[in-house]
Formats: sequence, structure tokens, C-alpha cells
Amino acid sequence: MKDVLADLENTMLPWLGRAMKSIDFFVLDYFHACGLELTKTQLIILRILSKNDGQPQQNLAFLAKRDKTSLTRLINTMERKKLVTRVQSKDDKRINHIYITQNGQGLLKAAVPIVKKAVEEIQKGITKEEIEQTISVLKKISKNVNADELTAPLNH
Amino acid sequence: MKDVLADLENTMLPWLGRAMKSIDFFVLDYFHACGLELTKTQLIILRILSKNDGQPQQNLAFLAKRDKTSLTRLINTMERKKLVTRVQSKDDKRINHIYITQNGQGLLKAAVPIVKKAVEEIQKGITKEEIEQTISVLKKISKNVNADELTAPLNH
DNA sequence: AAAAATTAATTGCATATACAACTAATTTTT
DNA sequence: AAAAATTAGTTGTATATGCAATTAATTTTT
Repeated sequence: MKDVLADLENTMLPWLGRAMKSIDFFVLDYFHACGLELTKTQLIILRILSKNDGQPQQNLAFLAKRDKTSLTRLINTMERKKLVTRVQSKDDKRINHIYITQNGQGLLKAAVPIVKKAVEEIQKGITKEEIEQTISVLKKISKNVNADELTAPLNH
Repeated sequence: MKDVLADLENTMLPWLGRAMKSIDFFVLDYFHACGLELTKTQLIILRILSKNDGQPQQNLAFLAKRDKTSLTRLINTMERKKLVTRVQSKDDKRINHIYITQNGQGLLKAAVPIVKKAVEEIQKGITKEEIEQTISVLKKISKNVNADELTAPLNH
């Protein structure tokens, strides 16, 4: 059978997928090689917390663009690793405020130069203009697919 | 605490992550809304099989750039959904050849116009030049981070 | 031919993700 | 104040992913 989706190769989709897959693998590996026991996702959460400590889980889920169930389990993992703590609100017992721990702050700080170096590696040989253009295109993509998220698949 | 990773926003990394996340969500949702019961990953596998039917699992894992354990479980799911079948080799009983089923071929064919429309949506308002430039940058990224990875599961 | 090494695939354990259904707490209605 | 609706978070079930260890089959050594 011939490749019924051959045209796809001229679109950004498969290349985005491949690049992301490569980056994910590289970053995880790079962190590990540097002795940084953090996943990319955990780093994202820590970074958000460093700017917005003590958020209710649901807020955090929103900021991290993740499902609240996903966040629940992420926080489980991160609490187990002593990166964050849950603190039940006294005003509203339903709410868990999530705080970054000392240990979490330490790891985040340690991550900074490692992330910096990893990014340099990833963007090696790519010009400033190319980076800016690419970011601009990526923003357009996000806008395209997020804009009418709620109604999107219906109108086509 | 100030954002110790604020610089990151000027790199492609977070924008790539956000765009991919948005795309993944959009595609899954779009497929579902179109009544296409396939995940993105399953479509990738079907596409590879349509070009290379009857591959041993391990080969397929290589072509799909996935771990062989990941492939094992993917094939479990896809076999359950009657998209593919495992056929033990007579020459070497360790090997499972993976074949796309009639049903799988049907879904793949049905997917073609849907994928096409989804991609149009995703790339809406982005010029041909921008797409080409972006693909070129994405290829550079993959090259940068794959260079000595696994001796590069490249082209395709 | 028997022992050792290699290979293909699977299973155990772990992370990450999301929808649906649920529990418990709070707020809004009546 | 009691009933109804809403809200925050968790649990069940599902997909996807990968490393380490295992099993079973084949090939290579001795």
C-alpha cells in the first residue's frame, strides 16, 4: 500500500512530534546525567510554585495547563519526593494549598544552570532570528487550536 | 521568589511544549468529534504498517521511535481494537510479525481527510515560508539532540 | 553435543496524562 | 433550617511511555 499520508511530511505536525520526542528524551537524560533527579513536568510545577507558592491544587492545574486529576497524581509523586507539601486550608477544608519545600527550592535552583546548558545544546547552530520566527509560529499554532477549543471540532 | 527560569521564555522549549500539548489535545478531540476512534499514536503505527506491513515488533518499535516495551503494549491495545494482528514467525518463534487488519486499513483511510482538515486548522494563517522555515529549525533541533543518542533512529 | 551468549518479546515498576464517577465540604435555593 | 446545587479533590479506568529484569528461542562457543 502506498503512503496515504505522504503529504503530512510537508506539514509541521510530524516534525514537531519528532522534535518534541527527541527533546523530552534528551532533557530527561541530560538531567539524569547531571544528577538532577527531576522530570521535566516536575520542574514545570516547581517553577510555577516558585512564582505562585501556596496555590490551591486546581489553580495549579490551570497554571500548568493540566487536568486536575493529573495534578493530583503529580502532587502525590512530588510530595513523596519531598518537593512540595499539601496544606489543607482552614477556611475551606476542600482546598489543598501546595507549597514548595526547601528541598524543592534547592532542586529548582540546581536546575537553573543545567536547563540553561541543555537549551544551548538543543538550540545549537540556530540563529536568534530563526528562534524568534519559530516562537512566533508556535504561538500562532497554540492560538489556532486553543482559540475555539470548546466549539472547535464541531464547526468543520 | 522571583522566576529563576525567566530566560527560558525566550527559548523555543516552553513554546514547543505548549504547542505540542495544544495540538495533542486538539487532534484527539478532533478525531473523536469526527467519529474516528484512533489516537495519534495508533495512527502513526498504522501509517508505518501501511508502508511496511508484517514487520517484527522490534523493527516496528525502531521505525516508530519507541521503546520495544512501549510497542508491546501499544500492539496489545491495537490488537484488542482489531487494528493489527500478531503472527508468530515460523522460522523464528521469538518473532511476532505485525500486520494491519482490514479494519485497520479502513480506519487509516477514513483518517486521511480528517487529518488533512485538522492540519489545515492547526496551520491556519501561517505562510508556506514560515512552515518551511519552522520545519527546517525543527530538523536542526532533532539533529542536535539525537546526534549520538541511539546512533540516530532518523529519517521517516 | 553441551554450555554460553545473544536476541525478541513480555512483565514489573514508574511517570505522565485525562475522562467519568465519586466523596466531602461549602454555598445557594427554597 | 433543610434540600439542592456547586465546588475541590480523589479514585477507577484508560492510553502512552521507558528502564530493568525475565522468559523463551536461537546462535555461537567451546
